Amino acid sequence: MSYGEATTSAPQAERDGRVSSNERLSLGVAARLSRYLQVLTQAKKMGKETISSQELSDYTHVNSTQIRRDLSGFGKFGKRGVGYNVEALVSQIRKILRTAGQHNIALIGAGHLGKAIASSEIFADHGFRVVSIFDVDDAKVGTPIGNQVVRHISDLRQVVEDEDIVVGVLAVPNQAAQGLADELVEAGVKIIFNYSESLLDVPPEVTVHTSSPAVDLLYALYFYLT
Amino acid sequence: MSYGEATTSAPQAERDGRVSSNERLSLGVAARLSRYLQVLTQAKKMGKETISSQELSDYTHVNSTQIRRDLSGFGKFGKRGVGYNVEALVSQIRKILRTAGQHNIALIGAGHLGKAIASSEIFADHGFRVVSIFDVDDAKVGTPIGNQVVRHISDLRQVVEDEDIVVGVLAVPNQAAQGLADELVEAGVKIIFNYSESLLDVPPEVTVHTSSPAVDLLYALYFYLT
DNA sequence: TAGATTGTTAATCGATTAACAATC
DNA sequence: TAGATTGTTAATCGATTAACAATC
Repeated sequence: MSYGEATTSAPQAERDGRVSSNERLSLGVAARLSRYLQVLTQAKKMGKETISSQELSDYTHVNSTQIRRDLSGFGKFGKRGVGYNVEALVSQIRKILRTAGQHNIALIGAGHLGKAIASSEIFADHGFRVVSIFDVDDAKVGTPIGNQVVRHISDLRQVVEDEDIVVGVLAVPNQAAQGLADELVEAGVKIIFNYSESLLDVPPEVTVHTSSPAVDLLYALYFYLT
Repeated sequence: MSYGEATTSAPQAERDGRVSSNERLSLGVAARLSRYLQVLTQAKKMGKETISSQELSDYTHVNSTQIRRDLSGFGKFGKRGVGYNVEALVSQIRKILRTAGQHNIALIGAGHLGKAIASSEIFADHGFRVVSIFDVDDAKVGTPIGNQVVRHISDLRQVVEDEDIVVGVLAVPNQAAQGLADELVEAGVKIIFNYSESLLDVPPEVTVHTSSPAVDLLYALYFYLT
């Protein structure tokens, strides 16, 4: 069989650059599926049973054709004239993203932001469980936040190991961020979500995502002003 | 002159789909420039004088060729063998995004999250000034946060008008979000930054940006797991 | 049936990347 | 000079969009 024939007989999804079930998603597809999931999770909470690609588009700012295209690469999840079943689509996307399970995260920082994060459902709704909150301030250690008790940062390494933690969330002041990022890295965390503005230097095997509300605003403002 | 000639003689930037100084940026370019600006602002704070496209790439996860391409569409800002002057590039990008000025924002919610936002420099660093903090809780009204005093939500409309506020930041619980979004819309705000998880319904002339740390994590986790 | 919305095609546009001459 | 990094080209890949038949 020639390579030409092999290419021609590949499924449409693959010829288009989309993935088969055992291939890695492209960056763009994975990012968009995650956003659909967020909206769907919230829609489910609000008791919505079905949702159309147009509604998903309104909430995610992703073109509705693009949404249908993204989803149809993995199966025919929708019903013509009706839309997508919210609950079914949530579990389909969770499967595709292979994040159907529960993931443990460590939260660093027991200040206002740390408290806000620990008591919100932002992470819990997506299967992320804050298993422990850490701070360097001895005065805060031992105080309760949500259903946790603040622990000293020196316990970090042990907890990361015991609880199989891959994700660390940094909710600390700028000056403390790099030092605590270093501790997270040493403890074995692979993904850091950075709520500070500091530019964090980490080894290549660790990924940093920085929260940047101001970036979104700058960008929104540009389109408002022009 | 034929249309063909007109097209051929257009500057490279325009033929490529990039903009001339009086045209609107594409969505992608505006979003990326905003991210460069965030990193540059922080780099400037850290006393960095020059930065290479590779360094910018490391922090933004945008390909370095793409960064050079984005910037060269507006001028020759870099110095070969050296990189870009941080301070000069900041002001260039601010000019391009037309957000060189100061913008007033209203913050809704004086809970943990509201306090965290008001006392951080996340917004201030990018020219956004929190001119007023609002809450519905009479017990919180009058208490100081940062250099502000919490006001009752009933003052919102007046403040938005007086201070020429275009952006509202919602730092409130899910259940309260839609109601307060309605108040922001009625008061005349055009851009809402939503820290709650609620799906907000707003008129078409208003833009909602929802904070979604969990989306970023889901996405990062996918690439870690595969 | 009539209306709505999916799934899919095809065409176009923008993003990505490697490569490298120019030049600091 | 030697090394580094920009600015730019050209080729490829993925995203976007309009359009519409299929079908619920």
